[in-house]
Amino acid sequence: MKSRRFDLERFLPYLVNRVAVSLVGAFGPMLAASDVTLQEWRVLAALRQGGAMRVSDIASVTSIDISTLSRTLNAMERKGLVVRHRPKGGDARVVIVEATEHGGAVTETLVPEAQKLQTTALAGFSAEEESALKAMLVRVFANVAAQGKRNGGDAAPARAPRSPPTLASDRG
Amino acid sequence: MKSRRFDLERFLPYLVNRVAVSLVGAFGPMLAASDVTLQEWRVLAALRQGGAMRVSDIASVTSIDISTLSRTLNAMERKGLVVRHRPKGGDARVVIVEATEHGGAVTETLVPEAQKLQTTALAGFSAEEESALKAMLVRVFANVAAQGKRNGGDAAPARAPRSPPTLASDRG
DNA sequence: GGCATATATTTGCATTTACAAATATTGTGA
DNA sequence: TCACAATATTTGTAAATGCAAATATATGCC
Repeated sequence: MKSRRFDLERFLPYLVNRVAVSLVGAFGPMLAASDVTLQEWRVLAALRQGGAMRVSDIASVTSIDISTLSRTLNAMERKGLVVRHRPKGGDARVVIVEATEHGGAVTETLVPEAQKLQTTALAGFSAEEESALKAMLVRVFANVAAQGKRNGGDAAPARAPRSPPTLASDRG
Repeated sequence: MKSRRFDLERFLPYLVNRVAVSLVGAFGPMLAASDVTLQEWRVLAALRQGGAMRVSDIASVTSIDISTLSRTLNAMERKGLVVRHRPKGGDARVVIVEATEHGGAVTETLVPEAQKLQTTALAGFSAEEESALKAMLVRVFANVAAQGKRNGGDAAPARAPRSPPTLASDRG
C-alpha cells in the first residue's frame, strides 16, 4: 500500500535538485566562454564576496568538498586566477587564497552574466516573491545544516568548528 | 569598480546549490543504510511516481545525464532493483525500465525517510509558506528550462522533444 | 621543553560523471 | 523497398569527485 502522501512534484529535494541542475546547465556556456569551470566560478564568487579567505572557509561557503577544492585551486593558480600563501604572522597551518588581478577581472565579466541568469530564473516574480523565496531558501539551509550538526557531528554541511565564515571582508 | 548589486547571499543559484548540497548530505546516510546510491534513489522515486518508464523519460524526470543513467541502471539491475525490457508491440528503440518487487520494497522503506528529511528541512514553515516555496521552485524551473530551450536548442535541461513526461502513470 | 592531540591542507585512489562516438531501430520519401 | 534522416540507448574515454590516509603545523598538558 503506497502512501500517496509522497508526490515527487511536491517533494522539496526533488524540486530543488531540478532547479539546481537547470541553473548549472544554463550557466555552463557562459563559464565555458571565459574558460572557467563551475567550481572555479564558485570560488571566484566567494572571494569577491569575502576577500582573501582560507581554503576551509572557501569550502564551506561554496559547498565544495575540501579535497576537490584543493585541486580546483591548483588549476586556478595555473590559470593565474588566484594565489595561495601562508599568512604573515598567524597560524601557519592555514593557507590564504586571494584572487589575482586577472582573477578579479574575470569575475567582473561573469557577474553580469550571473545576474542575467538570475533575472531569467525569476521572470514573473514580484520583488516580494523574490525575497520571500530567497529568505525561505536560507531558512531551509539553516534547518538542514542544524539537523546535520545534531546528528553525525561531521557528516554535516557546515564544516566550520571555528566560526561561520563571515562573508564580509575579514582579511588581514 | 565592483557593482555592489551582486551579493552571494541574495544570489539564487548560490542559495539553491547550497540547499541542494545540504539535502544530499543529509540523505546520504539513509541511502547508504539501504545500499542505494543517490542516483539510484532518484530513479526509484521516479518509477514509483510514474510506473514503468523509458530510459530517456527517467533521465528527464531525475535530471540525470542519460549516459550516466544507463550505467546506473546497469548497477540497479545487478542489485535486482529494476528490470529493463523492450516494449512488446511498440517502438523497439525504446527500453522500458520497471521496478522489481524488491526495488519497490526498498523504495517504500526510503520514502518515509525522505518525508522525514523534508519535514526537517521545512521546520518552522507554515503550510502556506511550504506550498508557496514549492510553487516558486516550479516556476523557477520552468523559467530556466524555457530559456534553455530558446537558446542552445539542446544544451537545455528538458531533453524531451516528444512530450513532457507525464509523471502520471502512462505505462502500457 | 617535549609529547600527545587537534586543526588545516594536500595527496592516493577508486568511483562517478559527462561529453562524444558508436550502435540499434524506426520513419520517410523517392 | 532502398537509402537517409531521426530517435533511443549504450559504450569509449578523459576528467572530476569524494572518501580516507598522509603530511604539516599548532596547541595543551605535564
